[in-house]
Amino acid sequence: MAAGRRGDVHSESIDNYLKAVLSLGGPEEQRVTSTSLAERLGVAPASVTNMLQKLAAAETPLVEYERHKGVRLSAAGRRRALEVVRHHRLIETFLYEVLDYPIEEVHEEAERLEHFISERFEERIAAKLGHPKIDPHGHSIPTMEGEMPRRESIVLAEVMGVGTYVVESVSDRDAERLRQLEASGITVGARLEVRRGSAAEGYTVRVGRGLGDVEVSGETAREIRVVVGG
Amino acid sequence: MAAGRRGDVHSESIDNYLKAVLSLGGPEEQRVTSTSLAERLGVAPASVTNMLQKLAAAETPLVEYERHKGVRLSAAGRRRALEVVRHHRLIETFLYEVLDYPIEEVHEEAERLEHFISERFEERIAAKLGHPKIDPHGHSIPTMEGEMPRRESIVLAEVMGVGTYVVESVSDRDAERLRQLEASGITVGARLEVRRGSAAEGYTVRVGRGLGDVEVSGETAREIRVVVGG
DNA sequence: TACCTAATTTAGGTATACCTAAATAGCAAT
DNA sequence: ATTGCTATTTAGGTATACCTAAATTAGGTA
Repeated sequence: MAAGRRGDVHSESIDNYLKAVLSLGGPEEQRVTSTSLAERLGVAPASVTNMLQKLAAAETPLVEYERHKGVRLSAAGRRRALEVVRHHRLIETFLYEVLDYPIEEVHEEAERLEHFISERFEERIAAKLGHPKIDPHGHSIPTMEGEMPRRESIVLAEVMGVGTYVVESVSDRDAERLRQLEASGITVGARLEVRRGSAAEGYTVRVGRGLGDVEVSGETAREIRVVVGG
Repeated sequence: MAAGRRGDVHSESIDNYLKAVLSLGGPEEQRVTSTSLAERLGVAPASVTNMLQKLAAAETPLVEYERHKGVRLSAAGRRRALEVVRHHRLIETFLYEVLDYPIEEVHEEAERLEHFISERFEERIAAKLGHPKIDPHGHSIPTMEGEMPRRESIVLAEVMGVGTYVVESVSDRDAERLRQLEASGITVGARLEVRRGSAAEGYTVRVGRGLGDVEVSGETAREIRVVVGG
């Protein structure tokens, strides 16, 4: 046994399911399918079904589940998911600011530690960092009360014409991609002049005040959020 | 599945078995019985037997096990155990020095995190702390190479007559005890004047330059190491 | 030496979180 | 309304790490 008595469910694995539901549900918290969860989590769809049923049947259900209709988070599930995301982003910020990690390494370490730090640890690093609102990748850090401030920005892949944008955030999921973006100057706060492109063909952008043009694939463009202007 | 393929064994649980064997074996690395391990780890003796057999049968055995004769660490087992102890003590030092934890809280947090930090994390906090040799409880921190510097000191419970001693280390296992010792001034580096006592009856000591006498139970005296003089 | 007791091990079970393969349900197009 | 495909679920298994209860073994004592 490891998770405690029924209803008091908590484990690394469960945390990851909740985070995945949160993230795949998007800002409108739409229902999320087993298949997309399976893909995101790297497990078989059958495993997802099983886990969802358990999460829904817990004394304090963490998800609302209906056969064949996907899931969404319950209030308790959302609370936990946001807590874990807060942990993750605070840890990333801490590793970057205090321990001088290279930016592309913070995600992996945070991904492991986020499940195991105490309230006290969370509170202490937050204090040490001056209660930051944004992590090193430009993502907002949920508050202690479990609110995640929304920010209006668009995915670069949705940009249609030419124009100037400022990078709001860059996904941390792929370290290699991060390293390349870093190398071409596409980092949080950078100014991007989109020269031409589309989601299908990729983009040509000029970064800052021009070290030449940079090619951004459509796939990569989906991992970058920008705000208009600059 | 969680531990990886046979021989590549690693888990929180295994770490704890190895640490327990290291600590119960003492500096001479004597064989350790299943019963004492069971007691230390808070599991049934049968569970210990099972785990020891697995650890001994792994592709890279972590313990040397002989039925009915207890176990000792193999070279690989000792390496891992010392790595975890190094993690533990570096984390404690870090929490105390950098995150201003109260001393009696560092152990619990370190006990959880020690299993999950990366080489990089270990290296970064060590650097931040100036490669400390001693943790906040006075225990030596194993080196990166897996050496644990021995220090000559005796357990307070072995002190026979009166005399003056300096506190070398205090066990961190029991937070409540630590708090009490802290309160009566029995902390690392403190001077103890032993007035009378024995392991059986407990000790009466004067701390620093006398805020009155303090009673130390025999049990507590087993958790304090001292060096002669002062 | 035969016995006894305590320590240890074996045997058989539980829960978690995963898997594969087989069944079923939803839904769109004929 | 039937077909057919895909998504999803059910059924049955694996490994880990624990448990209890029932052997067994070691080692001292009569």
